[in-house]
Amino acid sequence: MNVNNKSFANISMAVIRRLPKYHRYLKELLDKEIYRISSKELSRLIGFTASQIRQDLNCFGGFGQQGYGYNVEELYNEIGKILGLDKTYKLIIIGAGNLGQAIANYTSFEKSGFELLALFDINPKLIGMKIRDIPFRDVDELEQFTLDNHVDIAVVCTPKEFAQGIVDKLNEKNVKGIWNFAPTDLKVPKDIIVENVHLSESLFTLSYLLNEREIENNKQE
Amino acid sequence: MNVNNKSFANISMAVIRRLPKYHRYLKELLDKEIYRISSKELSRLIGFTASQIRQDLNCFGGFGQQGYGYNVEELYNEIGKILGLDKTYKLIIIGAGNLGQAIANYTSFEKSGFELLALFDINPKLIGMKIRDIPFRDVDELEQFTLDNHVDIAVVCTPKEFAQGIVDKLNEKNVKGIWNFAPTDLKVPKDIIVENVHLSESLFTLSYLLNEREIENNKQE
DNA sequence: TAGATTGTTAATCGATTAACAATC
DNA sequence: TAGATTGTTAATCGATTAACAATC
Repeated sequence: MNVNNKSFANISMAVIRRLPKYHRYLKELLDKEIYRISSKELSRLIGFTASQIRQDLNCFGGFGQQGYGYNVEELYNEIGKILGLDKTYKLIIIGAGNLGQAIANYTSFEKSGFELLALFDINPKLIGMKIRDIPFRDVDELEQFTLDNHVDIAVVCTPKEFAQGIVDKLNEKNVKGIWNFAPTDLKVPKDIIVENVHLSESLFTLSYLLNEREIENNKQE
Repeated sequence: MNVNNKSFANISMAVIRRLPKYHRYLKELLDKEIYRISSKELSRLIGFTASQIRQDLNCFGGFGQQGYGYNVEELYNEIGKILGLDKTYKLIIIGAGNLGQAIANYTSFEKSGFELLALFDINPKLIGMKIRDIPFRDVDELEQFTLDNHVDIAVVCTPKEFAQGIVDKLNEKNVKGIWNFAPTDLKVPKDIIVENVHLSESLFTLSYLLNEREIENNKQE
């Protein structure tokens, strides 16, 4: 259930959020047919310090070999397992506007084991249509759907006004996680995990950084 | 150019990334016609400690008043200024698939001063069409466009294979920042600021957390 | 004035980096 | 074996929290 009998529970979020990046870079190495890498080389690629890379990986087990480095394929697979990408997940998308549809069209998620069951929307024009064989359903059916079906991840792409109301209708026992794109913080039962993608927070951060740079440039003049 | 003559340059990214969240919660308070708040009350709402809130805000100046708290409207406006939301920004979207179009349709960004000039795509079916009066243009025109026009933010929504090539064509002098949705790390001249939204990293983090919870639950059995 | 709450310094906590013995 | 590089401990750095004097 876990790697090398180590529990995952004490891993800090800082480490966890670096794992997908390791995974991505290791995939790129594999695609380039590079099968061996040292923490030092990986550091140069990915931008973390070699020390941090070794620390991070050692949270989950000793994947490397002294004097040699890491086997890229093995490390890629192990990190995949740590991320749970060896499992499959049932998804539903709630709010099938452009953003919901964009996510529905990402076949790369499907390749990683994220299987989309349905898209829910209030727009009657959409109901009955399909994206890649996945049906659009009426949001009125949502409550019953999560009573009848196990859903690992509900992807919330509704306007912020509706997000909380929608989430309250999800069956707590059948829905394990929420991937939230609505610009609001959702209140959920403690067993449901929420991962937020707050686009405006990202854009405003960029705006801040552009402004900070501006200030610096003006100083130098 | 900066608030209270303090430079912004030494503010940590941890603080910066919390600013948009303060901004959002203060807006909600204003909408509820709450005009005064203490760090303690704000802490209960937003989930940061009162101490952290006071520390964060003091990076930029003393916005509060002892014994009273903070004036919500004033604080909202000041944080808006700090984030650069009192300015306007010219945007272009590169890659006008579902995701690019989703962003183009977010009128809330426009309300915050982010003005979309054009969407660029390779799909000939799109070229010449419009979203909210904003034209789709051929990506072949991109290079010339950024030579002729000042662009504050280029939003990259292309598949990852094309992202770096596209970015290399942007005129360094006229493009200040990149909001990158392509699942890759872009190499850019040092004057250009990149803010990444890596959706798959977010989804994989959620996957990890679901899995971690699973492990914990199994232990307790 | 008395109570409340900030601004700010000091203490603590956690994350990152450095160093090096272990070992392939 | 000698060289390379990990795994891991210790040192450093930075961020968060606690505490409290200042003051509205």
